[in-house]
Amino acid sequence: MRSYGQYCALAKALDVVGDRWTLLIVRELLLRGACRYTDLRNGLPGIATNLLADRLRALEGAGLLEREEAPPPVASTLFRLTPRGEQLKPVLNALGRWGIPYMVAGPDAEDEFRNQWLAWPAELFLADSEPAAPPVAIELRAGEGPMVIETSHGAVRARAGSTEHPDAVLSGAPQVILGVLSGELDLPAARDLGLHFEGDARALARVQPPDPHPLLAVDAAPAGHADRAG
Amino acid sequence: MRSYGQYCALAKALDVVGDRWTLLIVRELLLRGACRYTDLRNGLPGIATNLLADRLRALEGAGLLEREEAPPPVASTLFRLTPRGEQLKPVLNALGRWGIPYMVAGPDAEDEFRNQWLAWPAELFLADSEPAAPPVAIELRAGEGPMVIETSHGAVRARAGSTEHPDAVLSGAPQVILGVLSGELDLPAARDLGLHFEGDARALARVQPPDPHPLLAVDAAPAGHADRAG
DNA sequence: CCGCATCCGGGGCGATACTG
DNA sequence: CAGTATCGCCCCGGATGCGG
Repeated sequence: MRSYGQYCALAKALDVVGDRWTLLIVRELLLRGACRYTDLRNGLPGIATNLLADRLRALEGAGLLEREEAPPPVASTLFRLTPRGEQLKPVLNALGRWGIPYMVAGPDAEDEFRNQWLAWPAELFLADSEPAAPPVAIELRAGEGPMVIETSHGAVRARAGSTEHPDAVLSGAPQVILGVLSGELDLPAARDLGLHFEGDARALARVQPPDPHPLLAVDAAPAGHADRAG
Repeated sequence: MRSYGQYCALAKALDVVGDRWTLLIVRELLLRGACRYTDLRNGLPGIATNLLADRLRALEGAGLLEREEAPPPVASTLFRLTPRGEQLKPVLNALGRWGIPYMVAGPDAEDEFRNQWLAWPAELFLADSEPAAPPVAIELRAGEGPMVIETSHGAVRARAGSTEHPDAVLSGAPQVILGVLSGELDLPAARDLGLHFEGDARALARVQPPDPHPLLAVDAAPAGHADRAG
């Protein structure tokens, strides 16, 4: 991208990752780890293939990404973030958290969805209320592939993928699952909205916030004024 | 900007603030508070005036910015961030912190500089080692207008502007001041690089980091694993 | 001066087609 | 599977004009 020409940390950062699609590529690589070109395309619906190739080259040139030729069983090129690229995680966390209010109204008519994109809401809203108890795993099925929420030492982690024996499984529309994760919907209400729930409700209750999260309204003022947006 | 069309918190955030120049406008408003159109132009060297007007409209439409007609003594339009806009501060902090390594090499030949842009390095590197002692103020003069670093209750704050009786004043090239703030340069070494220092050296030593900050190299690999979200 | 609007050239972007 | 190639369009950048 064209440089801003400013000797400023923020401007220099945007010189590197300010291009369209760039941070979303980093998102995919952070959420899913090393990816093939096709995996990236699938996780980035709407991107033009030449742009993806351009961005990957640029990210590689900036030292945020490495290309790795996988051995014969895979026989494919893998793209993986370098440590410098992984250092963008706090940036994406901050931006993702800031963007959560825009998800409350639900997806636009033509919005695409991938399950792993629930990672930020999950890690933001959830907390392990019983850190000493055995860890639990909850599987989410809102899009195509599954996502897993796991407790570990009191923290709650979200990752793309599946797990062997989940303590609970939630299936349904993304915004309904979002409502459950944020605590705005209890299980019966979510069932009325089409949620399918299997497993141990206590596993879910263990990680759910005790009160609805206050960040969910776009016009929420920090002074504590919390009204619903839709 | 054109929407990414993805039901994802990060993508939704970038739909709002992903446009070129947008986050830099937010930067200026965060660093300097309410600004006139001309102040913004001056703090955003390189922006085309029509783009600034476009972005201000978009930010206003998105509820991140408000227009305020100042009474006759000023008789001008002031642009001010709304609370929602101010909530972007953690995002800019994360991005600015990530971008600091790119400043180590010094400005490119054609880079513009404004003093207030040192705010992120200052707040990142500095800490008050004597929180109980009376507060100190250090003035930086690297660009056009001055900037002040102040201790308050153990925290270190940076803001654009001046102060009545600074405990110390640093004047010099931006990257030299950056070296002093990060602890990589001591005063004699900085003087050799053109730094002009007046006042109490203990005031500076009080806020300087004891050791050079480890984040200053672009290729710095984190020793263990990525750091936690901020 | 301040806060834009208009015009215009160039390039980044988006969509599709094609290839080793 | 991992990209090129191509083409239109619209965003961006730079200059200028203009009403309050």
